Amino acid sequence: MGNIKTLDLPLKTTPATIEDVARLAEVSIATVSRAIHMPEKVAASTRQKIDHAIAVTGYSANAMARSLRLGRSNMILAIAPDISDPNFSPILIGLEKEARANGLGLLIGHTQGDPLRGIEYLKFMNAHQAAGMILFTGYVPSDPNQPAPRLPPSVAVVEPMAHGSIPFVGVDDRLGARKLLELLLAHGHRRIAFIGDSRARLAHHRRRIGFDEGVAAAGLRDSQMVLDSDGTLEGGRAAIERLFLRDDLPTAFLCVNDQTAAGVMMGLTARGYDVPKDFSVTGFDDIPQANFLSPGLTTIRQPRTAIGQEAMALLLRMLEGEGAEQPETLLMPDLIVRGTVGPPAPWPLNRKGFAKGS
Amino acid sequence: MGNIKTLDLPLKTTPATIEDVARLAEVSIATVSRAIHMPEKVAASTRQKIDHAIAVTGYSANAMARSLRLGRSNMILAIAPDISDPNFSPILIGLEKEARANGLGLLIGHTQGDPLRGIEYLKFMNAHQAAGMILFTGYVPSDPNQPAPRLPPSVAVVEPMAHGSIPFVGVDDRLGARKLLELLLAHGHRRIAFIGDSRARLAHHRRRIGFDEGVAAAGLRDSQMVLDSDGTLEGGRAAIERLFLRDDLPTAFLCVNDQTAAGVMMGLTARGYDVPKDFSVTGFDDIPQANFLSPGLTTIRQPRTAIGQEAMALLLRMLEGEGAEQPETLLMPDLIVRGTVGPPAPWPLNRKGFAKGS
DNA sequence: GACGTAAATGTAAAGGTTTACATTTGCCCA
DNA sequence: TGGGCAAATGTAAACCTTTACATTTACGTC
Repeated sequence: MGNIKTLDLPLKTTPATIEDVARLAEVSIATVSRAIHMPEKVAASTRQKIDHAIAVTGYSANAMARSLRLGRSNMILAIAPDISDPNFSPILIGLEKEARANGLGLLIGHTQGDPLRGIEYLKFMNAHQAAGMILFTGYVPSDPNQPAPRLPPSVAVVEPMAHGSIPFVGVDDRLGARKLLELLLAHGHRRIAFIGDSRARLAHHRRRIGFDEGVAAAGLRDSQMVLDSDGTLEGGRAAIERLFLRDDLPTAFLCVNDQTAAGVMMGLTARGYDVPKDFSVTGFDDIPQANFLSPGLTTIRQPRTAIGQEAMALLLRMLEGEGAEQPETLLMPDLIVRGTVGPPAPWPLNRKGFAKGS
Repeated sequence: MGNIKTLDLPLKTTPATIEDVARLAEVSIATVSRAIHMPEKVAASTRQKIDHAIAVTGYSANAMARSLRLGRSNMILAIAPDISDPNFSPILIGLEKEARANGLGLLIGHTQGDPLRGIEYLKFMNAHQAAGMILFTGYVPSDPNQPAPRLPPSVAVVEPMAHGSIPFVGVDDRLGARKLLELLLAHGHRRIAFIGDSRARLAHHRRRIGFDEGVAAAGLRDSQMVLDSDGTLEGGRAAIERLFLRDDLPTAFLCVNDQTAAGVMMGLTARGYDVPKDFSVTGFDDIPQANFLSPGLTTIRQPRTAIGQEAMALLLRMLEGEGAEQPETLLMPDLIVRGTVGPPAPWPLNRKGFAKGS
């Protein structure tokens, strides 16, 4: 009889079910299930028969049936405003890697920065009973017309949550900014401008705080400068244009991110200045483009893949039932020194494109 | 009675099921299911009651149960060697967008170029009964120890399949290379080198073919030149080093991709040459970094998001039962002219770092 | 040798949906 | 008014798994 079963298996065209395995191993399906999930509960000899049957049939459990029964899928939903953002995609890799290693799948959601699309995903997540969520957005999407849905365990990355108690995994922004400032100070800079909008994003706000702290610690409160900029390349360039309408120029620019720094560099180059001879510039993030600027941008590298893995590992622990042991996990920022920082130019600088300042 | 049901609904903590809806609408669950999937089969008045009940309960079908019953999930699995590759991530966006618009989810798999990991995903896909697959890898992962699994409908992007009949959606590589060559010819170049390895990747091979065709059409068969390079920045730089050991230099470099072009530019700059004064350089792909080089890289832009959307749309059509109407969908490449192409330098060039050539 | 106990295994229900088939309803026409 | 037919709806099975509970088996002890 066993023989017959072994023989007619290749005829089957649909994937093997637990029943096929049970039949072949001559046990009940319950025992097969147990052999898989609680091996210590089944006799060694039986286990062996079952293992063999599994190998022969190529059985792997139907995840849908399993999820249905368990009331929870093995999918983690990652919601990001822009998956192609070079800051995000390596995090996705880290997330995916860690998830896979634990038999979970990573489902991606892309909101394009549109909170409405977030609501869609909420529905989707609900329907799919995602086991957990990773949020890149800094807020929980919610539909005002519906009662708040129960969220699965969630972890925030990149941008800490504005409200609520969702744990955050990311780089230590404050410390990163501090490191950059120290570098500029070490080179002798005293008039340093921070370029960025510290209100829009909490992560950027923290960079600003690091800057402020460093400035205060060095006793330079009066000579600091802050220029608003929206965090884009264009914004960086525009900030430079506005700056040169003024008289008091800094000798260095600490930019809230690399895009801004690139814009600043382009703005300065366009005016005929040289970086780092005339001005020093620093970025933040170490996006892949940073190394393609000339000179290469001195910046802070985010340990992106590590952030992803760490975040997923934390989520996994939360799924095991342990609460998040700490609200924030801050990873060490790496200072990447390339070519955009040098000693300050002698003051007053020979202004180009404008009459010389007083 | 209807009242009572409306009232006790808010007490429920688990998501509403089809049964909740049916009870509230005072119909059977079969009718609810029909109202959703084949609305024309249910009376307008009933439909209305049901719609109302759905709205009240906030019902959305349990995707797990649905998939189990249907024997197929509403997940599309995308397998890419590297999700963070700037060439890939915008395609992912396109894929995701189109998938979402049709109620499907995008599951991502990251092989890190390791074929073994592909096998894992095959298993995963099997267990999750993915409705379809998108392959970035150019081959179907397979486990030699297992009988070939039945693949769901699949579409290849980025890299055409080496064997088999999986339809491909991508840019017209041949035409792109041709356009670049025409541009160089129009600037007066006659000695043009192709840099890249045309064997490793089929897409690269096609670029090479476009190059060869253009060269032949211009009657320049003898003066062409091909330098092997592995498609990385380092490879591009190395190719330049090797080149300068020889006597006969080209005046322009048609690089198989942007990374190679960046390497070439860095190699040339390191030797003291100026691009485009001494040499012209072109890339392919228009990765985000291309615009950060100085001068900006003249290259071919891949319509990446469109590729993703088109690929998913095709897959969706295949899921509807229509076979792939054509094996290849080639999207138009865009020529992006920046600053790395100019007229050829007078020959012989004053060699730097080496004795002048004969 | 019988009994008690623990270990191993089996039985059956439940999870939410879709759909073939069965039943009811409503309507038209003779 | 009743018979026939189409439209609308209902009933119940199936998809595959996990697990509480029930049953069998094995073994040690008196």
